[in-house]
Amino acid sequence: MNVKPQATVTLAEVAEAAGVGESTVSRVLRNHGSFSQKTHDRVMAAVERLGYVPNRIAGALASAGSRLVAFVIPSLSNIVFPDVLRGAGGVLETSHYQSVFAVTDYDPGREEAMVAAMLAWRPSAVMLAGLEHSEGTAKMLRASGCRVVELLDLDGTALDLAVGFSNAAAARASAEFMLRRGYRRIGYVGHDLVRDTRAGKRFAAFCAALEAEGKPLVGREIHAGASSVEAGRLGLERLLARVPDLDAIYFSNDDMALGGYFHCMARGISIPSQLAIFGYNGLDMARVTPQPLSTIRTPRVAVGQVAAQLVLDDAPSQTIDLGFELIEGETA
Amino acid sequence: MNVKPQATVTLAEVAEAAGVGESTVSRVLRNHGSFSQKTHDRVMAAVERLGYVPNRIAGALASAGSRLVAFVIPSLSNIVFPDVLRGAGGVLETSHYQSVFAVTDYDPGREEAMVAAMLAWRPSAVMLAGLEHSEGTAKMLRASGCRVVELLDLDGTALDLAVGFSNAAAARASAEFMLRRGYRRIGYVGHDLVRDTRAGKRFAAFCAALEAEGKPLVGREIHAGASSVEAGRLGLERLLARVPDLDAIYFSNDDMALGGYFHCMARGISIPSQLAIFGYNGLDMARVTPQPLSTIRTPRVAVGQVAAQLVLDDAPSQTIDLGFELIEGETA
DNA sequence: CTGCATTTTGGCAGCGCTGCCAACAGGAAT
DNA sequence: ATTCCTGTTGGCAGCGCTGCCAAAATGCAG
Repeated sequence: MNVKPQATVTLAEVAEAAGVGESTVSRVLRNHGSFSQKTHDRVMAAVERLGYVPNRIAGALASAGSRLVAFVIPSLSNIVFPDVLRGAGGVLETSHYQSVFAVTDYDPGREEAMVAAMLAWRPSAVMLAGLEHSEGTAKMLRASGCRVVELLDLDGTALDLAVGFSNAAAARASAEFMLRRGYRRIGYVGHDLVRDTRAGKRFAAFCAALEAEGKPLVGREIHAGASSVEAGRLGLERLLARVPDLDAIYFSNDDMALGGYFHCMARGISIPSQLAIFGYNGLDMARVTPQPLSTIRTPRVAVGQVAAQLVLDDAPSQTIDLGFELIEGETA
Repeated sequence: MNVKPQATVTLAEVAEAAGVGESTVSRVLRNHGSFSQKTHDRVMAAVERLGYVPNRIAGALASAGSRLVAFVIPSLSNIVFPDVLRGAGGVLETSHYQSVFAVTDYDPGREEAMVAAMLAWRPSAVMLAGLEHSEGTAKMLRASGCRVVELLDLDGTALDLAVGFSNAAAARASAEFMLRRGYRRIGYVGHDLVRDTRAGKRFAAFCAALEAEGKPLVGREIHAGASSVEAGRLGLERLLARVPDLDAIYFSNDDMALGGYFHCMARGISIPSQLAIFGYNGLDMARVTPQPLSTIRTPRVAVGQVAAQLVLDDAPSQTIDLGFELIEGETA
């Protein structure tokens, strides 16, 4: 009942209140080592009575293990990353790991700064999006000795662990699907693909696959900023103004594709007979539109889960391909 | 060039390498206190050469200031919370604060556990969603001595700082708008409003406002789980099956409303002449649908920004109302 | 009871950094 | 030259906890 007014309670105070040694309190609280039931009860009673909250900062310093996992992600607006965080968070939580994050806005320079800042917390692992990082980032990461997990991309070389799928393969599958459906005048509407390297890889692989079949991309419209539904809508409008006779559009992701879908609805362009639409990501929302979107479903939550589990298991360096699924939908 | 192979570099090693005292290195690195330019250069050179990364765990312990801000949020699937994180993260970053987060799934018991876990890191502030917390959560928070910011709800009593808007007022504004537009047989499609207390408050205030005008709610359909586009679509379908002659629907949020919107499109129900739709949140996407959604725009990113700024400024306890904006849209 | 194997327990030295304080080094003023 | 003052610098005691080790308590067979 009588909680100390201000001063933060320390383990030493709990020990004194319980009439035992500090290390005994520590053992009981971490349920590590051996102690009698009687001691356990006395300690817990004191903890309860004083309202003791362990100081993990001190604990981490003493044991050189922070149980912190750092996420350095490009964005929180793109649902992909919250999904990954969600998957990983669920797994980490059960082992009493905490998640720290920082957002890079797709900027390698900022990524480097954020990684440095995170490393200062001596995390158990750092999770990053993609395989492309600055020289400095890679160097710091290697020197840090902590686990590194690169997510959502397998088209390249990983530093340590990598969990994801091949963006290039997904794009090729999309291209083959669209050609198989008979589309011949295919356009692309995308967003900044220099900064979003995964979108860039998809675009490159998609174009290559079309060319391999002798049906090169007919037109493209690239929005300078981040992907969004609005950018997709505007992008399609602009592209159609320039190149009206397209029969299908490959979008850089589902957000963009939804924008295109809405544009067609607003303009009375019938899908897919007049214009087919194909996306990427497999957002939940895109399954519920009047016509389900044709797209690639990526296992984003699973990527987070598997990544977290690998870290918990202290697995050896490896690359895990979680694949993707082509959703035929009704828009292409 | 020659980075030590494994062992983590400490400040003491940097001090020795630079030929200065430890406290001097500390002062230079934190740019705090005075030192000569020459010393500064020598220290920075040593830092560079050894690849030193400060250990903030040790720093936090020694200075009793973690510069960590803890977010305990209900969900990452609902874009509302990533938006808040984004706003706060942007502001915190400039002051070298780090964000830690945990997800409660709208469960007060889990919230309590997560708050306890976060408090163990001695954060500078804890940010929570809403004003409803368990007895234990409130007690811990008060005893912790750290700043507490309750977000996105002002209808109740705050523990310390509160930043948001009144959900009740937003719901009343929605009701009045719908009545003014002439809708008379209004239904509600929502999600779990016991766990999502803010949605619950909106629902209650909305019903009260309708009743005050003698036009009580005609029907309701409540999905047991979290909000989603799919739940909105199914909810509307079910509600219309039971109560076909509605002329407008108030949805618990924009995700649900989009689901309803898609249902109408799929069934050829014309909006708003046959059925009007009104949402809540003002998602970007909802502005780009063929008809922009009628809804309430909430300043989610600003909530995060202001909350973070208050913490940085060590502002006195207060409540800040950031208001909301009614978007007339074309669906109601 | 004794001796020995276990189980419990407490003491204490750090973990790497910061805060405080005393100690200096140069000038400028006297 | 002496005194002061301002600007720099190093030493060292913790911050609160964990890991290690030795000491104490307990159990049990002989």
